Amino acid sequence: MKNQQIADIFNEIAELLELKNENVFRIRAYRRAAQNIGDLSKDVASLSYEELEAVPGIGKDLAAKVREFLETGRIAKHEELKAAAPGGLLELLRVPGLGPKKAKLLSDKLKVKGIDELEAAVRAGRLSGLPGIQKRTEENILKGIELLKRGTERRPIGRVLPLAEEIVRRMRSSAPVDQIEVAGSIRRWKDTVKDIDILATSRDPAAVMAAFVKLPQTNRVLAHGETKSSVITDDGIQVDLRVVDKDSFGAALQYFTGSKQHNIKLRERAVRAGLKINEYGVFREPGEKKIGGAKEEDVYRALKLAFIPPELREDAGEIEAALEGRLPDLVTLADIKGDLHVHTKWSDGSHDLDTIVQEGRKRGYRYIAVTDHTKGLGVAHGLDEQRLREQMRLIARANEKLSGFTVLAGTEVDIRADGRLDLADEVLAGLDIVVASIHSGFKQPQEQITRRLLAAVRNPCVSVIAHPTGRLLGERDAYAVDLEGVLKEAAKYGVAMEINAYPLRLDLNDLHIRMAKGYGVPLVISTDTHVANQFDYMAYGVSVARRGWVEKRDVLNTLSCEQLIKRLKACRSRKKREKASA
DNA sequence: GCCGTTTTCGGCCCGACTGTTTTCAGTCG
Repeated sequence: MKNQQIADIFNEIAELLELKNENVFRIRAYRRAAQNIGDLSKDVASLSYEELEAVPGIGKDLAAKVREFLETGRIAKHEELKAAAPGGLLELLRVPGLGPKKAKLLSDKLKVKGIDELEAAVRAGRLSGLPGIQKRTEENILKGIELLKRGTERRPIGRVLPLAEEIVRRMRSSAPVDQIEVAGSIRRWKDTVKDIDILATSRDPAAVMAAFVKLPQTNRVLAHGETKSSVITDDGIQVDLRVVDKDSFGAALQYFTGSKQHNIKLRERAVRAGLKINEYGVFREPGEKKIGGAKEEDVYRALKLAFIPPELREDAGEIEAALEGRLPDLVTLADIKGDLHVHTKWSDGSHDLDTIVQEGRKRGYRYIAVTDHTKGLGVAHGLDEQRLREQMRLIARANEKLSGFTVLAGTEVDIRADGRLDLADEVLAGLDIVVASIHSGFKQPQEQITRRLLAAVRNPCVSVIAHPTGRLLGERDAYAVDLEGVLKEAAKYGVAMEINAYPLRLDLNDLHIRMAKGYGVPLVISTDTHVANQFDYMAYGVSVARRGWVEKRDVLNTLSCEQLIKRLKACRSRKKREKASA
């Protein structure tokens, strides 16, 4: 998919136009288009011209530019702008605190090409005498460069959410806060996040600000105002805290949860309806009479919209859906009846079957599937046919003693480099559930990986494809795969795609999930638990599913055990019939 | 550059903090 490449180019065009001091609305148009193309749940190349122009923020001109890129691999306007900009100027924009105006000034007057030269120029005192630049600005540029070098990339939500919760706990105990909540992209459960946004109410905002900048995690204070402060933690993560009045909390929570695009669209609607929305509330003009703000619901109600859950707020059609009363009834953690991807000591898990059962019951589940690795994964003590049969007997005995809870006999069978499965069909056929996944050959060309996954989908015993793209956030990119092709085939046979809830996987991701749902592919949400506490990762999986507009009925492990088994059997017989008739 | 239950032209979300300024531009979210 070329979506992200095109989005990146549009964003760069926006930056280049900004440096030329172009019309800000034109710049915004490029940014908006970039966002919407990046978030598209379909390959832009597969869209007709009409469909392309129907994408919000894409008109005739930008549709033509998308086409141009798809046909030639470049956009002339982009090349032109790049050629006209002084070398290294774009790089300067990456320094936090350095915007287009100052970057342009530094590039023009000092001819610095890139960040290293800028740093040298500051240290050599070459900035003194430039208009609007004093000692403080020089210091801030150096700090910004240091921040940039330390890395400001997005981090997996699983690495940041625990820190956010810890900060909230500390603020509760050490400052006079009343309400306090994490907002921003964490509240929307984006799979990666850049910073932590926290919102609070208090009768003494100054005391809250003071306590915040003195948190033990604080490494540097970026801003310390009366109601808003920002710090960088020892881990290099920026945390913003904002304090508002109690009767503005809802409006502020809505505002700081974002996304930016979602909010812009809401405010545009507000303006058309004679309203004004800001972080303090909803106001009716003229006279600015406040008509709401204490609750987040106030904002949506004022705009005559159904309440939109945070996970959907990406300006990806949710506002239109809310208008037309067709918002999805999103799946919740409470809907999940069992976990269908769990490892035990038999392969590389940490616990025996009894412990796993206890932990599953503790979470209110009605069933779990034991899906240990297969022999091809030697490092994981994968099971061969004989050990798997042994484990199946153990599970059968365990089930005899259990009531109201079922252990499904399963496996996470390895899809080998040549596309064959790691265990014979005769053995697989005796299992309740067969989860297939790729653990090797990540660098293979797209055709080969796609062929492997298609073979697994078509195998009469396979019911689920686990972590279908193989990505590990911050560590390994998804392998090259024609996911759309795999999804279509999965839909044909009723094979489920897994939403792997392990926080570094979240695979399928939100966009893939929405695509899968579009094709009618059944989904399962599973944790891939190796250690008992990892059962709790289900919350991440459910949240990414919600970001993919998933409803309870789309998810197989919301079914009762009996219904689930029926569905799994139906999938198998459909494939067998197909095979027999072929 | 996009877009329309006021509009095919004339709008386009809104506010906090900082630093360099004496009332505001730049940056950020």
